[in-house]
Amino acid sequence: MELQQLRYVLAVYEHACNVSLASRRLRTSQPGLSRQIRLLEQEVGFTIFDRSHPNKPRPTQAGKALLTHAANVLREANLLRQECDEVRAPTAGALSVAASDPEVRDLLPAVVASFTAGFPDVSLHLHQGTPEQSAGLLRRGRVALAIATYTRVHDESLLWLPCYRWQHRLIVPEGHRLSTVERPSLADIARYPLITTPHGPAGRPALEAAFETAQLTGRVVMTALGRDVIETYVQRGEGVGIVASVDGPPVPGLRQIDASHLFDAATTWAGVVRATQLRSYAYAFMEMLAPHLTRELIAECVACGTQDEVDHALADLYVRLLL
Amino acid sequence: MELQQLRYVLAVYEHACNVSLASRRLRTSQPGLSRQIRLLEQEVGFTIFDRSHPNKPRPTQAGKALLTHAANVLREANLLRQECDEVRAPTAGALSVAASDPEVRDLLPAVVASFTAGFPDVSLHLHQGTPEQSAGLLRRGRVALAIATYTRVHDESLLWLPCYRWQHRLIVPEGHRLSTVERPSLADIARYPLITTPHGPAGRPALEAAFETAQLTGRVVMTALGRDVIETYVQRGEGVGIVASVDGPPVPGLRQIDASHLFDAATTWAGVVRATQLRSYAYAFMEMLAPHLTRELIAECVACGTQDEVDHALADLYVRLLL
DNA sequence: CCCCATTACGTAGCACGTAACAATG
DNA sequence: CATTGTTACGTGCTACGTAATGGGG
Repeated sequence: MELQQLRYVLAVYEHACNVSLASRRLRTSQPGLSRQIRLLEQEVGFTIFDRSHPNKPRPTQAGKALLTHAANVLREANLLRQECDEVRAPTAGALSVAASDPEVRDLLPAVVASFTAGFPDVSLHLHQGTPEQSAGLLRRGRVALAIATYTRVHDESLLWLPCYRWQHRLIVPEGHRLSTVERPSLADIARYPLITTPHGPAGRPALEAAFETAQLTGRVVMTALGRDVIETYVQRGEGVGIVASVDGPPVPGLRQIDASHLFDAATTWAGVVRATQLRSYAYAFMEMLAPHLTRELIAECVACGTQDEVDHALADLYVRLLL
Repeated sequence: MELQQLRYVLAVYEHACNVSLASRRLRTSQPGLSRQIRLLEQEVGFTIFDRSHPNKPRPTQAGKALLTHAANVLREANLLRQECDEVRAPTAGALSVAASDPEVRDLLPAVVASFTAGFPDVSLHLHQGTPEQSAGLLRRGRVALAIATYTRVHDESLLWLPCYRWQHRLIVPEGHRLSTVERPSLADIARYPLITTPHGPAGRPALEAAFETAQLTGRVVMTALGRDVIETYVQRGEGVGIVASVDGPPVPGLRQIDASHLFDAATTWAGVVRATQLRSYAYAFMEMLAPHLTRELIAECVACGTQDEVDHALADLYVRLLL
């Protein structure tokens, strides 16, 4: 029984029990992979994958038990390897972070700057994607940390910690009628075409909830992932932009209007995998991201059984995070 | 990083960091073992064993961390292997039990008989030795279960569950003066040479405590591990025997006298290693040994942090076990 | 001088890749 | 016939054992 055999078996399982697919992902040959699995099956004395129905392969009942234990073995092996890296070179290594566009664009630059200054020997990898993609990367162990706003993918294996809460702002061209209104109402805004981001990060659900409550229909004429795209189209007079209140560089020709009275605040979350130990610089990164996310606090939250317990334990922290 | 390398490193550590000694135990060559350790050290990037002082080798600080994690990996790997055995053949395998002579002689025969009847495909191995040896075998994983009377080796990694409590009996030849005494006192007994077992299992500490409390001196003229030896010498008139109240076959020419009013009761314990899963037939064996030792109860006790907590949780059970 | 660890070297085994074959829809 | 899994076969690596070489107490 070798560690590689366990990795192989788990990889096959995680690729819908498709050996060919798994072999391509693992960058190895399909016969070799198949053979190792057969050897393992021979050693343990039972079949792991039911291949009697070639079109819909699935693990046997005994195979599921094996897969569970194999995952435990590999988890410990990864912890060992990480611990070795930690004691050999505590401030060197790699850190992968998943985030969506607004965070990468507005939130992370400052964090990355101080992190690379503090840990020059750590290579930082940013994976940009939707919150769902980020959660997938987390689960697969491809990133150590995910940053998601508004949309949390609830999963028993993941732990989400609040980083901060933020409000919405409107952006309009200089000279736009709204720029003279002191405290625009939803009705004021609803008269214009709206430009915002397509999903969670900029608080789309909060937007729609607000319009629905006011029994108004906001015409979202355009959605774009990048803040600069939105700004460009606003500048061209295509409509009113609704963006996060995260401080970005001031854009000439645009006017920013506070909209915190119109929409609910949104929360940005940092997600980690439960039951994994992070490298020490990963904890440092989280603390740079949000000073309250200390290693001790994370340990406490990991000790909580469910995400609900975590949210409850952090309730007082949560209300203090409003920017 | 291979599982064997981890096994090797742990084996060396468990043999006082002596590679030669470990290689003999592992039935492999010393250079091969040494080489694998060096390869692992090379891979993780730091030395595991400090060999600068050849006469007193010891693990480095980083090595200790590695050893801890390596033990975790191997523990999970062993669980996996065991689970595989379990699903392949739930009622086949091997069971090793450590016990001292009195248990092997008086207690286990009935248990073994019903066990082998119920699990004919399980090969049973009894290791006879002192409680200390039994505890060592437990810790090293050489036996799944240890049975010890009176003497428990306290160890964080071990869990001791009470099987039953028993009293002492005197054995005298037919026609001996004591056989006519209704309820002999310590003073009555102290007038005769005493024959008993050399250590814990028969409750030697309880004996000595009783004599000391009564400010008497019991002359133990002879100690023997085997009950039959004691019986033989008692029959020859060498003295009065003090043995456990465990029911043995009646011996012609000997008279048994209850001595529960003279000495404290002793407890027989079943010891298992914490944090290991036993084969299902091992749980069955324990239940045959003592019907109250169910799998659920053992799971509860494992969940307790310390032996003291276990004893406290089982306090009510403990008082009901008196034979 | 004895015990322990390292180095040198030969061998057996196995993991892996390429290629051909079988099976299933 | 396209995709997936198995069998056949050659190769290169490596784990292991034997033997010889340092190295302290």
